Amino acid sequence: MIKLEALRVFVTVAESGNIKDAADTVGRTASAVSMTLKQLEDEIGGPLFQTDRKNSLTALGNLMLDLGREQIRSFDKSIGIMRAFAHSRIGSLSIASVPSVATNVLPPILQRFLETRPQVEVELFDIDSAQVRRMVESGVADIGIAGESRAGGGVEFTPLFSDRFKLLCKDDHELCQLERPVEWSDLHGATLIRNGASDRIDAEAYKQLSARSLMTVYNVTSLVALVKAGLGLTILPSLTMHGAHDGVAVLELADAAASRQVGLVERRDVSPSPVAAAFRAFALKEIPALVASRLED
Amino acid sequence: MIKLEALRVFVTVAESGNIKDAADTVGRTASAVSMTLKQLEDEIGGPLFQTDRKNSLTALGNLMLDLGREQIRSFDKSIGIMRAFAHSRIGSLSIASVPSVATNVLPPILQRFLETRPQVEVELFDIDSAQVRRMVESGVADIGIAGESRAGGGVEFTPLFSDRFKLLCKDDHELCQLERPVEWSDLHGATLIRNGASDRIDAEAYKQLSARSLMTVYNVTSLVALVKAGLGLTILPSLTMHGAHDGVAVLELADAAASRQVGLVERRDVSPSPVAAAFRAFALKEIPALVASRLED
DNA sequence: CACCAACTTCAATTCTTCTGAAATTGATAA
DNA sequence: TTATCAATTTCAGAAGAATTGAAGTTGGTG
Repeated sequence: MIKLEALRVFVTVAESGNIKDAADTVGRTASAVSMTLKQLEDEIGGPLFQTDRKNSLTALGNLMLDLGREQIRSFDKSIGIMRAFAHSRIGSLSIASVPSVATNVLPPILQRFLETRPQVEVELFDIDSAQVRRMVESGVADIGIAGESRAGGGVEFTPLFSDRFKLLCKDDHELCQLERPVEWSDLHGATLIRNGASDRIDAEAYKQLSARSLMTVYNVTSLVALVKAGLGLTILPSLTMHGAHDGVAVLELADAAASRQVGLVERRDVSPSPVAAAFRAFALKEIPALVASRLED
Repeated sequence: MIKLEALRVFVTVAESGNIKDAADTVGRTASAVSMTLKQLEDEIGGPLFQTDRKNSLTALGNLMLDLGREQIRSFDKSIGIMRAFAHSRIGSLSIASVPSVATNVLPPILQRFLETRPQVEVELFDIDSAQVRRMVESGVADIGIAGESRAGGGVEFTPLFSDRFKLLCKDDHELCQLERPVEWSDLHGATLIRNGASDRIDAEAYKQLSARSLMTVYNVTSLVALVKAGLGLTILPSLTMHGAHDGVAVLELADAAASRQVGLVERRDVSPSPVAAAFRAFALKEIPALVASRLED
């Protein structure tokens, strides 16, 4: 059975024009090289060199030099591709994320992740939690970032960080006079504007407030505008409204349970590509740290 | 260093879906296959299968399966081409031959030579001895068949057969009455038609006859027509006029030295392609035998 | 929960390839 | 032509890699 290694030796000898130099190049003794050549000639069925001074090839030798070089080049390239892929230097990565994370967290994370991976292609979808789960489940996205979901389904949830809900109101609102975190009872009689995220709050007091609310707004920018215009107050995860807004105040909630768990959503039973696995590990390590520093401000 | 053999094992396992069957296929034990796979994963830098039941591949495994299959296919094909070439099953063969051999000898020889070599391409030039030598020397022809030449030059001559000169005359010529081989002296006063081949005869008596000749004809068909028309007689190698002609007689010459040596003409110091080498050996063995049987008739 | 089949691990063995010394070869110069 | 010298080949032993069979794990299934 002819081995690629034997072809490597042959090509080196053909290029050197003698066994001694070729032996040095491949790091073997001349006798080892000589024997390899002999075996190669036996197996291929004919002489490769014109004389035993290896400076001129037979027609068969020329053919083997051409074909051999091509095989070596192609083999090494394939191995290179496999290694690059294994080390997640190439490949594609499709991420589905809720908007708050996609906007406030992912940009610097992705930038650092891709710094050493010039050949990785990334797609980033910002959609709501339910859709994130659907995209991951269907395989359209390799990995998702969303709020925790109840039903298991085909996906698995790994927490990244928890994000407390805060109260958003006009800065001349009477609640701003309170020198302490806001209790649910403080909101008695207030006008609540519901939004997509706040439905996750389990507190009974909140549910009652919510039930009496007449308005639901999904777009954060519109929501802030409405609050600023004095139409009511709203409750949002702090990450969602990151960045100060003139004319509105952000107040702490006393209820520590009023928070959402944000985490990775992955398909169960399907092994991720090396890039996805690497991103998973990177995200798990870096996102909590980044969010912690962001929420300090 | 990753070996092609390891890729073969991997591809077999990926295709079998389990180690046991793959081990049977490649003729190894399951443990050998398992170790090869482990080594491959270490060297490539990632897992190839989702679990240790080898029935589903990781993304990396799929990549390796694709690239690996292609490498194996391509390598085996290259080796096949080299072997076919070495065994002269493919390649090209350019032969330059004097017309008598090209017409009377080469057709059946080539037919048999090519029977087991469907992919060999042959070119056959029929030209005179001097040109044969020139074509071989310049490398245009791989091998030549011609009469022996004096000067060595860049070519080498290997005898194949010797071809006696015979006398060709009208069948009612008075020489036909002789019950013995013709002596040079018998030709005293006869009209000789010279031809391209007969100049090779060294006998002094012939040279004198030749010097007095007024006509030289190179084309054998014309030559025979002239003899038949009674314009004179001529002397030709017997192979040249193989096949009977009505109205002309072929007479033996007493001078045993009146013969030409026909043989192979090859370039010195240049190794022949495998096809050429095979044809050389074949010709050396078959042509003398064929000619002997032809000249018996 | 126990069983079974598939897989992995380990140490011993076998097979391959390599090395270093000696012999051979072929070119070059005397 | 012969002497010389470096390259190559040959050979036997050494080193290294792959393989085996037995024992130990593991994961799925009834």
